[in-house]
Amino acid sequence: MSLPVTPPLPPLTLGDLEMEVLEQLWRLGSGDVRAVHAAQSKGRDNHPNTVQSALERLFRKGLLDREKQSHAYIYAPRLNREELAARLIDETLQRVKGSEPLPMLAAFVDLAMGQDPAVLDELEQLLKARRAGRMVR
Amino acid sequence: MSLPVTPPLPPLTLGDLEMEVLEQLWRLGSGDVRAVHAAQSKGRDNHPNTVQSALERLFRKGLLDREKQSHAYIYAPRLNREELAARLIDETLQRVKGSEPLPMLAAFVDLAMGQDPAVLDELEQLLKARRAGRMVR
DNA sequence: TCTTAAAACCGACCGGCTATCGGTTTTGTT
DNA sequence: AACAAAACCGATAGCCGGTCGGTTTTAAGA
Repeated sequence: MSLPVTPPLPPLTLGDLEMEVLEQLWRLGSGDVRAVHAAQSKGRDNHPNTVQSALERLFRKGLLDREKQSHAYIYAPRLNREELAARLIDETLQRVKGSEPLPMLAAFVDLAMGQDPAVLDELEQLLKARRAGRMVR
Repeated sequence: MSLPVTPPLPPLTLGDLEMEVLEQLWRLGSGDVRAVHAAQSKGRDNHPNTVQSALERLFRKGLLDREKQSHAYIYAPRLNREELAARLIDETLQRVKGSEPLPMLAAFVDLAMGQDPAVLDELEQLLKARRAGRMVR
């Protein structure tokens, strides 16, 4: 039998501008080129077409929806921050496949802890919740 | 007071060959160009110099140690699989900054760890150890 | 309906990065 | 000193993101 394997999508990579644009759309909820361009022109003085390109790329990458409203396309994110992060992480794990979960978590906790020791507490909370969830379930 | 922030390193990206080479080094423990080239030439028939370039790049990226043994450099990974995975994920999260760590970790525990309840216990052990470490230090 | 202005669309260029090798120089060993 | 192995030095090809200028489409108003 053949397993219904997800066809290996090209790994999702995002440039700096693309990330900024996404950021704006998360903030705005949705918007056309003008809106996004206006929103992010602080510190970055791009040509509107540059923003357009980024939006177009993000759309082709499946990260944005768009719908034409008279003249202009209105773009909106298909994923929120956490969903995007999750997907990127998943792809990373695919690439470094074979890593054992626990040691990986250990290493990650060490890294994260270096930046913010409070992570330990959060993790502990999380564990509690998961345990409780298991009970209920 | 100013926190000792790690200077924003260029984001660590790895090409396919670099990944394969790393894979081989994880398998071998260490090796020179010949060894790595020999090890991975199944399905890939690269010029040894190509492998050399990849090793060189990985070295410059800080992912490999090397030490000259008479003629040749002997390369060895500085990070194991899990540590690399953790670092890549950490960088991903940096990039999608603003995403709350907690939901991310939750996704980890749920998805990456899968359904093995024992992992929760192990994770708890891990947390204890880390906390203790912080105490001592 | 004809005009006009806005927006999409097309195509070009640049810089950076990986993958790939050929050729030259260095260097350890015999 | 001679030789062979390995490092080192470019050079090239592709791909991708960022950046725009120029052309075409299109919606709306005179």
